[in-house]
Formats: sequence, C-alpha cells, structure tokens
Amino acid sequence: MAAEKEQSLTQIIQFRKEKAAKLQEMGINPYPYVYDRTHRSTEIIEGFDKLKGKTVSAAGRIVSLRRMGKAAFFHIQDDVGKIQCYIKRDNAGEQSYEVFKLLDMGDIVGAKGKVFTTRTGEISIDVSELVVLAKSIRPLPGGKEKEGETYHAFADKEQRYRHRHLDLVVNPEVRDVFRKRAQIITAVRAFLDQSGFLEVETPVLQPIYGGAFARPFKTQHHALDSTLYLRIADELFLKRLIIGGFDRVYEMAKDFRNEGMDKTHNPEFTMLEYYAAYVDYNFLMDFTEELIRAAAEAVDVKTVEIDGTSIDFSKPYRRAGYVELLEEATGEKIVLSDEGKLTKICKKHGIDAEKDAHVGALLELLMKNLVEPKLQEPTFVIDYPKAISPLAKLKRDDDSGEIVERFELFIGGRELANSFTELTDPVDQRERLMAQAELRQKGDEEAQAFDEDFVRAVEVGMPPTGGVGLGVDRLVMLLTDQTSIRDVLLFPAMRTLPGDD
RNA sequence: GUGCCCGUAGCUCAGCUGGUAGAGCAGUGGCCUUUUAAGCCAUUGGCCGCAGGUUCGAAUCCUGCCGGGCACACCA
Repeated sequence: MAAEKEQSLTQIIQFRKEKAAKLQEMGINPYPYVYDRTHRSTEIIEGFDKLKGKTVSAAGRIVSLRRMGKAAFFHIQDDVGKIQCYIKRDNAGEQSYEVFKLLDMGDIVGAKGKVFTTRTGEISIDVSELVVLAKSIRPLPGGKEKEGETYHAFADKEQRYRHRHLDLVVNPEVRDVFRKRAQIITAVRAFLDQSGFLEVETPVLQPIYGGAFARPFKTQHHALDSTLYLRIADELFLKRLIIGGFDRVYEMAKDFRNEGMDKTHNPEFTMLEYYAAYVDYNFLMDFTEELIRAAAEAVDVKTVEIDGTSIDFSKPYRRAGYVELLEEATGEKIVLSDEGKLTKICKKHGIDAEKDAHVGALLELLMKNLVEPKLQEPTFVIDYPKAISPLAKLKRDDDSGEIVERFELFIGGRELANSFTELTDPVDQRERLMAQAELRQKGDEEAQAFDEDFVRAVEVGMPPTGGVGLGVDRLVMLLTDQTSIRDVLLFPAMRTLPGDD
C-alpha cells in the first residue's frame, strides 16, 4: 500500500490497530455481531419526560469526545441524530471504563444507562455499560461544532463526493438531502400508482437508441459480438407498451448521455417518463403540476426561493407559447421557416450559430439564450417547432403545419420536464424519423437513429397518447434547495484518479 | 471542449516580491469524576498534486500534465 508515504495517517492507523488488539486481549471482540438497542437518539430526547431515570440503550458512532480523567462526555450519532453520553468510572465500572479508554472518535459503540440531564441541561445517558460495536482504525475528517456551526468542516467538494460516506458521517445536513430525495421519489411513485399508472422496466442496453437528442455511451456485447448503447431515453419502449395495451405506464430509472457535466448535468441521471393513453399535453400540464405538488408536500415544501423569485407550488403555472416568447424577447416577427432571418436575429444578439445550422438549431439557440434564463417562475412553454420535435403530433387547428403540441416546463430557469401529445400517425412518424436519419447521415450526431421496430409498432395502431419526461434529479434540486446536481446524487460522476482501477 | 481560480500535516488553513515549512484541530504521553469548539503541560507527524525548466538555491518564478471548483459551450 501507500502507507509509508503517509506518516501521520499511518501512525494514527497503527495506534488504532493496537487498541483493537488490546481489546481482543481483554477478550472483547471489537467487531461483534449484534447489539440490543432500545431507543434511537431522538426518541430519547423527544421522550425525555417519560424516560427520565429509566435505563435505555442506544448505538451509534462517536462524533465528539471530551475526556476528563476518570470521566468523559461523548456524543454518539445514529441514523436520526445524536445523544450525549456521560461515562464515569464509578458508575460504569472498571471493565466498561477500561474499554472506554481504548475508544476513539469514529468508533461505533452501544451505550446503556439511565437517562438524565447534565448541569447544563443536555439530555444524556449516564453510561453503566459500554460496548464496542466497531473499532474504527481510519480517522474521520472534519472538526467540531458549536450551536450548529461547524468549525474546520470537511469542506473540500472533491473529497466529499469521492468519499461520500465521510461526508454523510460528518455533515448531517447531507443526510437530510438524501432522505428528502427518497421521500420525493416515494411520493412521485405513489402519486403515479394512485393515478392508475403501471410501473415498468425497459432495456438500458439497446442496439438502437432514441427518444431524445443526445450522444450515447457505447458498449460491446461479447457473446453477440454486437455494439449496444446505453439508453438516452425510455420513450420508444414505453410507447410500445401503450401500443401493447397498457393504458398508463411509467418508468423512473437511469438514463445515460455522453455529454458535458455541470451543475445540472451528470452522465447518468434519473429520468421519470409517464405515458397515458387517450390524453393530450393539456391534460399532462395539469397532471404534472399535481405531481410536483405531491412531491413538494412529501417534503413539506410550500414555496421555494430561487434567485429572489418565490415559487408557490399551490398555484397553477404560467403557460406561454414558444413563438410568442421568442417574439417578445427579440421584438421580431418569428417565421419558423425563414432560416435567413433567424440567422440574422442570432447575429444581432451576439449568438454564434454554426455555419450550416438548420432552423431548429437556430430557434433553440435563441430560446436558450434569450428566453429560458428568464423563466424563473414555473412556466410551461408550449407549442414547439416541428423541426425539433420528431415524436410530437402537429398542433390541431394550426394552419402552418410547423407547430406541434409539446411543452417544456421551466422552473428557476432550468428545464424540468418535456412533453408531447405523442405522434401516432405511422406514416407521418416514419417520414419524420427518416428525416432525422438523414440529418444523422449528414453528421448531426444528436439526430435520432431510425428505429424500424418502433415505427412498425406504431403501424399496428397506437391510441391517442400523451407522454412526459421529467428530470428527477432536478426536481430534487428544486425541492431541497440545492444548486448543483452533484449535491443530490450520492455518488456523482468523477474523473478516475491515476492509480485507480 | 474553452476561460478563470484552486491543489501545503488525517481535517481547516497560513507561508508565495525565491534562502529548502508553520498554526489550530485531530493523534501520542501526562494532569483533570457534569463537559460541550472542555481546559492545562509536553510531543509525533510534511515526495508543499506530478514532471520538467530557470537559479548557487524553488512550496514560492516559468512550461507541461493530473485532479477539482466556478463560468461558458453542448444537452435534460
């Protein structure tokens, strides 16, 4: 190992190994099997009136330690909080006190004793019996805290992400975020289940990827000797299930996109997609508002503050047309087919468009730069250009033939969801995917591949359907007030360090 | 991918107009039987991210590389 290099750390580890050995010499297994715990830390504190003077046992990691000769105070931290323990040789007895002398910060122990309050009023356990549950031989990072303020906190983001277990031990607010994440996901599932949706699982490994614009991860199946891609969306498979007769389906799972990483993008991320037969995007706007409201309620969030804008989840979201928003932002009449004019508008606003950018790309550039950042309050942007929506149905009662029924939901300037009234006309679908395939041939890596199986499925007959894709990580960010996706992912993607395998 | 900033003890940081490293916490030894960032005394611990270069001499200046943060680009 690299031990010799890290003298100080090596020393610490060596000392602790020796302590573990001493425990063994005393006939104590420093890594025992079970512990009979009667209460969790917060149960003792909240139930103090009834527990006062009673004997309880709690278990957890030692996170603070103050020795005073023949007595000491320490806090043990468990799943829900921490409780102070007081150990005095006269009360604990020789055996427990000898064990205690061999303990360190970071060890996991079981403490049994009477509940009391100290002179300063802190509810504590007067330990009569102390058991080692795990002798820690590698020190924890981080400092001390006073009145909620942590000194010398374990703050290096890289270290926190790479060693999340340490982050979770030392920074309890991190645990809260992930507990909330779980509650949000549970609430979303419950909401969909109660609304008659069937949760399904579709392939992650796919010979043809589709359903979104993105570059995929590529992998190799040895036995089949074929190239497979990690899915970039669940869409095409979920639609097959609608065709198969499940009227409402959803999948909440990882998608993978081989693109840059930043505050809102991780290469693998959790996508929720839900599809319902016999509904359109109008239904889904209302439904999505309710879904987010249910998620917010699950973590007791009524409003959140983003860059000075207060977002109230009880209120309906604004709905605004794609073209209208662009016209408002540019002060120009937007003609969807007028590539020349769109290029000019881009130039005028200092937006670099690639030489041969097609209409869809130009529009998206304008939206991204001029409109989206301003969408702080929840907004459904509706009725997108057909050119960038190959899976959506044309907007009814629209003569141009250039607009589809689609919405994207923005909150706090971030895209949260994307939805269509799904294209169900197989002839139209075939043509549009063929057009994508052509763009792809011309070198547009994000254009969608032609999926013959999918088109044939649509040819069998697909009921009118609406579908939504919603970024779960971003929803969690929104509801937990985190500004980086890495802070809502337990193990965000990190570059491999040299020497790692 | 590009730009800016950062990488010094287990943790948090100082030292950076060049003279080969310092603090607090943690650790170790001692004192201390109601403390709470406990206290007091003593003390161990450093490939100063890596590799080159300039120099009599580099943590410090220069170049490249590795890793990270932030912003931009691409996207959800």
